[in-house]
Amino acid sequence: MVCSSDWLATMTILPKRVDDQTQLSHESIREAEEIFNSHLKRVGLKHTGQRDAILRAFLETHDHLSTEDLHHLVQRSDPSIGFTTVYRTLKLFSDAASPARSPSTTASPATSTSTTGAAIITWSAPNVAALSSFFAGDRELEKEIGNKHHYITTRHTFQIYGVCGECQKKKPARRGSRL
Amino acid sequence: MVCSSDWLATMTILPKRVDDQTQLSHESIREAEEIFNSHLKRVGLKHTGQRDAILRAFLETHDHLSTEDLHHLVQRSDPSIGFTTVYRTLKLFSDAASPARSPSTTASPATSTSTTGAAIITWSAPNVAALSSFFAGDRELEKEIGNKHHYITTRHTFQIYGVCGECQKKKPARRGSRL
DNA sequence: ATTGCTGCAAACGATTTGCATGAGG
DNA sequence: CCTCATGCAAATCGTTTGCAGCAAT
Repeated sequence: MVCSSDWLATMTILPKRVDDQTQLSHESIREAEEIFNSHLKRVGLKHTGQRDAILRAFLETHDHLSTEDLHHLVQRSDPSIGFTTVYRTLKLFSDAASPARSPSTTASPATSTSTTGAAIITWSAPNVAALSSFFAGDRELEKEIGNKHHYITTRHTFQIYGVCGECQKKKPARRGSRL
Repeated sequence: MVCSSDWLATMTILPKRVDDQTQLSHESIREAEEIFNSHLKRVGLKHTGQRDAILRAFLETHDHLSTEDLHHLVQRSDPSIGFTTVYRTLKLFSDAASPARSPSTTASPATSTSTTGAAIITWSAPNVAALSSFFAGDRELEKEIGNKHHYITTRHTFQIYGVCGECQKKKPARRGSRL
């Protein structure tokens, strides 16, 4: 089983909304690839076929999936890709994800919470009111809790609030910033 | 590191509010012990000194703690208690936890969300508007994400919503129930 | 060419299980 | 007494790391 933290980190890379019922559009996927690739360039890493394949596979399902699932998925397009590479690439995704990359969504935490079917990380940044990012919560976890209590879980939310580096240098506990 | 799911499940056993700054009252602890013990009886398990000790230790901190931390804590009252027992007992806790056990809190999910410093599981039950239960989120997770982005994380929330067995037999997607 | 990437296998940490002994009902 | 609980050590799971060869810049 995959501990949430991996996915939390991973999913923040790009506007993958797990609660969207539809597949990501081609533009979205292209956009995501660009984000990732430019990140690679920025930090002097290489753009390889495997990384492409893994990113694609990752984007092309809106399902919550485990690392193992992703590995299976990836192997459909390239059976030679190993487990290790999937792990390493996922880590890269999470590196590529950064609060700096702020989508248009500037919803307040409160607003974000109201989306259905998925968990959301909301970051409070100095300029960007809220980076609403995207998290494929742990299906396992949800099911596990649900089954134990004979509940059908309908959705869950996960939010982490924090103060960014910039803000930390300023006054502690600013009243304005909605933390 | 402890995967969230363990704690999630575990913490639901009784009204342990991680966001409360104060210790649990003696009555609360007694209440919790009763819940646990009667669960043990119900399923034909035994009430042992170790289980008592672990439950106490578990209740007496409102800190988020790892299994390892709990083990240390437990060993203060009985150094002979082993790691394995802690693990097994935690699992028992989560078995004992059930939506049926509904505390007086009938806050709506929305209300629950506004508490500070902790994550909360909110269950929607047929009669009981919301079983607000209690989750010691993963400190590790929070820090991990925070560090990665040079954020100081201030708090996080985790909520799972679900439909209980009773409700499932009724109309699907009831408008009234605040899911 | 140089540097980083890959896959494999071995290492690792957290959790679980098998088993013989010990304690609770 | 009989059953379950315990502690230990060994097994297992998911993930990470070291390394030799391969691929991208």
